[in-house]
Amino acid sequence: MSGTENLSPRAARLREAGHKLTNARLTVLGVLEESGGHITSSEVLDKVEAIDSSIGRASVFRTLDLLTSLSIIRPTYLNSSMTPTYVLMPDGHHHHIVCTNCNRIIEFENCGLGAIAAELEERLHVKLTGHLLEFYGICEKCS
Amino acid sequence: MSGTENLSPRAARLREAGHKLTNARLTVLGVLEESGGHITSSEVLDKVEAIDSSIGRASVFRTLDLLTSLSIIRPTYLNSSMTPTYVLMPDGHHHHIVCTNCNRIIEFENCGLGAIAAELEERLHVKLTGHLLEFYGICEKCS
DNA sequence: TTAGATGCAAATAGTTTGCATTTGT
DNA sequence: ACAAATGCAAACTATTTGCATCTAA
Repeated sequence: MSGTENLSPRAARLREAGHKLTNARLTVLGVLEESGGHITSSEVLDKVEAIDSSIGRASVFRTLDLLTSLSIIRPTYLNSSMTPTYVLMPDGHHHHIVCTNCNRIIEFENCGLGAIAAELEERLHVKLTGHLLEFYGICEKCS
Repeated sequence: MSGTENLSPRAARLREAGHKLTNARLTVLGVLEESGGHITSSEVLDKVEAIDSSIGRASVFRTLDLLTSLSIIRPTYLNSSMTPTYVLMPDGHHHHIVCTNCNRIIEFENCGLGAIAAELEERLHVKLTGHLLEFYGICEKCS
């Protein structure tokens, strides 16, 4: 391979942070990006296996950890339990509503948290890179 | 035991939701309440074991699931990985900042999400019972 | 009294490790 | 060239299950 061409923005971030763009990493990233924003670790494992069965489980987990440390994805508990669901953080943030009865996820845009983030950065001397906002409640069908 | 006296508000919610107030449940609840708001499942397991070793692991997990379904607590990924950290949702909500470098947690009050919640309830026909807001970034010491 | 909850111990599932080998840059 | 990353398979850890027994209401 030659240069810097054709990199997805997330792949570019990986490289900029000093990590190699390996086949395992790019495959995991591709699976995440095609997921629509919510995918469990075992779904990632299955899809990666289907695409290239030579990629080992350990590398998938290592990649998920790496992407998490870069705030490209974030693990959260959405289904029953045990396995994390990874959420893509497209512009550094993600929001949804979880029905605590049927586990349905309702996405929404626009959380209006920019002002709060700015205030926290100044008051607490932190540099914020993203956020995840989850509301819990009962969806229309369950009420 | 006789009646309805001396129940913590959370225990009362359990009973109101139609669940029995058993020794295992009250012990787990006590451990959570003494935790200061953040505690991993294995810490809960250890503390419950120390208080009453006759309580089985399975009941601890069953209680954590039950409390989660009632939005009394919420599992989230805060440390390295694998084990969830349960967060108490005192007034139905909880907020913090996670340093993505050192994993330090910085708590803050006041998220100003009441208005957003009300708007979502009306627009999406849901009944919201709580929320969790996590910011990710770099803390003062790590920058 | 009795549906609901428990404790046990075994089974399952999910994740991590160590290390020799391979690969991006 | 060489530090970084990989794949493997075994080890580990965390959680769940089935069921006979117990208990809160």
